[in-house]
Amino acid sequence: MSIDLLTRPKCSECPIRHRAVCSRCDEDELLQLEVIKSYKSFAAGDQIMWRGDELTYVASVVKGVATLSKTMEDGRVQMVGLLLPSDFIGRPDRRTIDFDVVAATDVTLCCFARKPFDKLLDTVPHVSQRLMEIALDELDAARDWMVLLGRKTAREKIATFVEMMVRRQHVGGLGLDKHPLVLPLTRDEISNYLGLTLETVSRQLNALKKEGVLRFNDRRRFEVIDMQALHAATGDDADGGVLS
Amino acid sequence: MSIDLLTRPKCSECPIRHRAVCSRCDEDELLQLEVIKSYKSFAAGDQIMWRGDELTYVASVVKGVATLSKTMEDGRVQMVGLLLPSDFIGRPDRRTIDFDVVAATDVTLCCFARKPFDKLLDTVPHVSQRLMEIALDELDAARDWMVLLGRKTAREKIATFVEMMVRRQHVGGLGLDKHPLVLPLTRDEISNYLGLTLETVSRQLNALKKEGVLRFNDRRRFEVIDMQALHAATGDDADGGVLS
DNA sequence: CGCACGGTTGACGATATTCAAAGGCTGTGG
DNA sequence: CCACAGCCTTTGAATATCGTCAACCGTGCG
Repeated sequence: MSIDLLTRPKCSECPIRHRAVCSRCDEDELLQLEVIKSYKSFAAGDQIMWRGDELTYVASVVKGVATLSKTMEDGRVQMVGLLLPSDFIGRPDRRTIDFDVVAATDVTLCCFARKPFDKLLDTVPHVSQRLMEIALDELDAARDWMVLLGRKTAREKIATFVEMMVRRQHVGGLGLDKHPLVLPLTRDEISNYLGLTLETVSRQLNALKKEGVLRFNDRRRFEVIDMQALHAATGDDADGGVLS
Repeated sequence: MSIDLLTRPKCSECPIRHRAVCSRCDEDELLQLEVIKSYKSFAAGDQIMWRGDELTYVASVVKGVATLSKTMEDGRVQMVGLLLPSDFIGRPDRRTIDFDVVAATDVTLCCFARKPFDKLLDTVPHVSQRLMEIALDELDAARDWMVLLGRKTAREKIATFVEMMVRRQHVGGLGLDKHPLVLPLTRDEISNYLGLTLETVSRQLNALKKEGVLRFNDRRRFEVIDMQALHAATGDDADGGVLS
């Protein structure tokens, strides 16, 4: 991990300005955030926070992909969140964190020291409102994921995951514009996200490839050839999925 | 559903006073809530809200048990939340609800009309703070449930569920003090909560019975004979589980 | 060049689902 | 009070999906 004291871009030029925890702030409020913010960078594979750690700062993901996961005593792992740019790490009012945060790719965080940030919540309603919104959105997402984990087949899980990658990368998530898209996770990490084994992930991805739904350049870069078929495989709704 | 305009108990005598969305309010603030609140009762089996419904009010569960669930196009169901007394239904700033809410037992709700409640959020920080806390707690719970759904075996799922029932009923949840405890859900509902089939739920419950971990009076009332063994079966941590 | 890591593929097996039938409560009506 | 209907639950047998184990491949890096 490296602290980038020098590279602290202006908030006004921030790529996640319109979606992150600061999205509702006016110029004045941004200045208050600017004072307590600092950038931190992590290389792919770095542990960002350990379960049980003192939570010294909260942060927004500026660039890259990070994972939240929980490990059972015997080593089974379940990923409980995937953080893409503009997503938020940490919760106010709680001193420790209850899962591991790991950089899946190279990651840049915009960090706020927790104590001043907590104080700021009381004085800047635009931040606390937005934070509430983010928390509730994450809760909705978690509940959708519960449906996937509890009820979907391996094939449906994979298709849902790929479709989600397409959607989030399109909407200005990563730096990449569209084709070719990228899987920011290894097969093993995907399996932990979907509640499968890495072998099953591999088999299902290759099945979609053989059926002509996906095309792979290398293991990580891919294109969707048949969006219709991909959506049909998610089990999400019977019709063509026109209503986004 | 029936609206109980007459039976509107004083907040100060409310059984969920110390844990619900109002728990941080002082006397003044309680009065503000009192004005916009009304009690509604539902019989077991009643639908409280339908997915997609206009969300005209938000509410706290005062008595009984309600379920949140999502249904896939082909009928598969996944429960995404179990609401016990003091739990909260609805979210501010969103007009519709994205899952079905059903009364599992007879239920009494303390309802707040959504619009005045939203306004109140801006003026009464003790409510919005508590609401944030509740949302974040639910997010934590949802993430724990993701581990259960994605990684636990049928046996572990059942044991975890039973242990959760014990814990929540002990802490003054339902009206019942301890033994005998009650399963507020049918086998079918439990299966939807745990991502299993009802047959598997039945088999696993009977397995725990045969092993002398649980004893059943009727289908719903039970006692835990061997708490240690129950916890060991959850897969949650290797040690005795002394640290709550 | 060769090692290491991630990924693929195959054979086999286990866990949970599916399908089917029968066994109890509970409540209602005769 | 008993009989019957309906629902929930139990139990069994067969099946399927996914996991496990193991070998192999390919790509990138030292």
